[in-house]
Amino acid sequence: MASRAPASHLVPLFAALADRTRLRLLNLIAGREVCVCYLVEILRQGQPKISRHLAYLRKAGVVAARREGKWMHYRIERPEDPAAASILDAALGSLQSDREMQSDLTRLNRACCQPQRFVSLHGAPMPIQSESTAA
Amino acid sequence: MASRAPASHLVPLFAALADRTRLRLLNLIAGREVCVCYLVEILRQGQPKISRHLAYLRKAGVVAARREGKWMHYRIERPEDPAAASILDAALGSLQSDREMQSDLTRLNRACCQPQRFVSLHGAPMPIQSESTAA
DNA sequence: TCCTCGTATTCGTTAAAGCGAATATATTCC
DNA sequence: GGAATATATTCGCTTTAACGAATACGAGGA
Repeated sequence: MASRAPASHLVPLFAALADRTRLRLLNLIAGREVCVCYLVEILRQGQPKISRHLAYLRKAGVVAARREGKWMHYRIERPEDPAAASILDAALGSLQSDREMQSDLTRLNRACCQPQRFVSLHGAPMPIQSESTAA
Repeated sequence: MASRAPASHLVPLFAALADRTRLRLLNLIAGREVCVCYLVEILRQGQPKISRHLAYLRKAGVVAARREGKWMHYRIERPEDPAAASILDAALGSLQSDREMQSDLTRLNRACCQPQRFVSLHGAPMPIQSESTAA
């Protein structure tokens, strides 16, 4: 019955989710740690745009980044606040019924199997499945 | 495994939730059908502002309105899309841990008991509890 | 019919988001 | 150290959201 978390925190979270590109990014890195170069390749959008949206998600506290040499890997970061975490879970779950999200994942898996087919992915580190292996 | 709902629908939903005033409105009408005049009174904000945000929520498909004479009553409308519905549920549930949301509900209950104390509420119809009576 | 009251919408302004292009930063390789 | 690569940030612009003030609409009462 207590009252801790100001739902002010929820507004930036919802704002972070209120963009199709960001939802596609979250969908791609859900259950996986993915290099930025893959995200640029799969979404077929400009690199600065992808990078800006990733920074937005990072500031909103829903993704975390890890550097590996020249490459940056992004992964989902569950907020400590259980309210925010439940909303993020509901959001990620809802993406699975979307056609474009599904095809994004298909293209990601295909790119992982044959990265040599993508000029921009030569030598790029492959995505790494997280503990919960989402399809 | 099929793919129906375009998550494009989710973007307007998240946008609708990405505003503190709208979250406060949703919190007040969750489990209740509330007259606009109460919402203006509780939130202590300008009436056009409240009305605009209610219209925003209506277009996003999360609230519905009912006219009763001069008064308009708003209530939560669960989206048909189960993905959207689950997100809305998570959002509404998350509001309960917020201090201001709690005090808004307290003020609403107080106003319901003694509407004559509020000049702007003379003769206004009282909120009506929905089937699921939230505290 | 006119007046009042509750609510919705429009108008003009201001703040913020999203974008591509250009540039900066960080790391590796030579 | 200098070139090359992966990513991040800045800049200028366009679009969109939010707001208060004013106005329009719709229903009820005189």
